[in-house]
Amino acid sequence: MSESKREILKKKILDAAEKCIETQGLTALRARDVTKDAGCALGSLYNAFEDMDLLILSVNSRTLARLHASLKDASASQEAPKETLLTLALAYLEFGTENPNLWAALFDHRMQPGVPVPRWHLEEHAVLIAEIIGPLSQLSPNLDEDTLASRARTVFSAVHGIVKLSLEGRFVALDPNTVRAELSEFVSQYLREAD
Amino acid sequence: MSESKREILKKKILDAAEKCIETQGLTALRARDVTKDAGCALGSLYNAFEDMDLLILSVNSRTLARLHASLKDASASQEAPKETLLTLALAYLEFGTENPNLWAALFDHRMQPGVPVPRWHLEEHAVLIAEIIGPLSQLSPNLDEDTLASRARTVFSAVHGIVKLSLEGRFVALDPNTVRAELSEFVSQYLREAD
DNA sequence: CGGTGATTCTGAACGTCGTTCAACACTAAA
DNA sequence: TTTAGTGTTGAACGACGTTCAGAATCACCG
Repeated sequence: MSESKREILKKKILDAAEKCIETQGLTALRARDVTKDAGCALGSLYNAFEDMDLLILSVNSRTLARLHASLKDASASQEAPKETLLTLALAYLEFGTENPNLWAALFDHRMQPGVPVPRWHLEEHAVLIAEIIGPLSQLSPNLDEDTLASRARTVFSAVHGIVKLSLEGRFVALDPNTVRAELSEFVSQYLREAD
Repeated sequence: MSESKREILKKKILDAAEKCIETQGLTALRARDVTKDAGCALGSLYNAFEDMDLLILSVNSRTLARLHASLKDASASQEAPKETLLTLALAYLEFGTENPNLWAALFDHRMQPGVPVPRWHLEEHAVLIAEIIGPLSQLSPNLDEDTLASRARTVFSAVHGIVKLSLEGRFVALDPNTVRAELSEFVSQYLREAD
C-alpha cells in the first residue's frame, strides 16, 4: 500500500483546509467545517495534526512549494541578473494576485503566543530569499556573504511590501495593471545603472 | 463639565485597550480584561464602542496620530527632498521599533468578514502616504497627480515591507543596526542620481 | 476462525471568547 | 416623591479550539 489510511485521512483534512483558505480566507477556517468537509469526526483532526496551527503551517508549506516553483520557472528563462530580479518580482506579484488567500495566509498567520514557528517551516520561507541571492551576487560580486543575505532580505521585503499592501487594498482598491507597472518601475529604478 | 461620565468611561476603556495591545499585542486583547482594567462591567464596553473592532480602530487612530506627528517632526528638519524621504523612512522604522505592538496592530487587524473599514479610518492611514507626496513631487515635478499618488503608495509600501518583515523577525531575528543600515542603503540606492 | 491487546475514531463536553439583553440603578425634571 | 429616561450590570448564549472516555476497528497469534 502506497498510503496508509492514516495518511489518506491526513491528506483529506489538508485538502479541505486548503480549499477553505483558498476560497474564504484564513480567518474563515474552522475545525468543524474542515472535518465535515473531510468526512471525519471533529476529534480526528487532532490525530492527524497537533493542532490548527500545524494544519495551517502544512497548508502554507504546500503554498510555499508552489510559489517557489513559480519563481524558479520565471527566473529560469532569464540570463542577465537585472532581468532575473525584475522577472522574479513580477512572478511574485502574479502568484499573489492569482492566489490571494493562500498567499496572504503565508504572512497573516500567527502561532499561539509563546509557540515558535518550527525551524523546518522557517527554512521553507528562506528559500524565497535564497532565490534572489544568485542574481544579486552577480550584481554586487564584492559583497560578503552576510551582507548579501541582508541585502536579499531587504530587496525581498520591499517587493513583498508593495505586493502585500496593494493586494490588501488597504488604502484603496488598485488596478492590477497599475500595480504591475508600479512594481516594474520601482524595481527598475532601484536597479538602474548609475553610469 | 468638560467631559461627561460617558466620555470619561469611554476614555478609560480606550486607555486599557491601548495598554493591553502595547504590552501584550493585539491578539491578547480580551473584552473581559479591558473592562476589568477600566473598572466597569463587561457590557459597558458595548455602550462605549459598537464592538471590539471599533475599539481597536480607536486605538489605531491614536497610534496613527502619534506616528503622523513623528513623521512630520522628522521631515520638518530637512530641506532637500531626498534627505526628507530618507529621514521619513528612518523615522518610520524608529516608530515601529519603539512601538512594536501598537504599530503592528495598525496592519494586522482585520474587520469581521463583510464589514468594511470606515472611511474616516482609511483617511487616517492615507495621511502617512500624503506625507511623502511632497518631497516626491519635488523630485519628479513632471508626474501627474494620479501617477504621483501611485508612486507614493509604492515607495511607502516598499519601506513598510522592509520595516514589517524585519520587526516580525519572520526569517531570522535581525540586529536593529543592520536593519537601519539596510533601510538607509536601500532608500539611497533607490533615490541615487543617475547622472 | 475466535480471542485479545493495541490503535484509531468518535462526538459530547469543557473552557474561553465576543456579544446580547432583561433587570436594575441612577438622574433630573415635574 | 413620583416618574420617565438613560446608563450600567453580569448572567446567559452561541461559536470556537481542544480534550478524552468510550466505541469501533485493526493486527497478530493460538
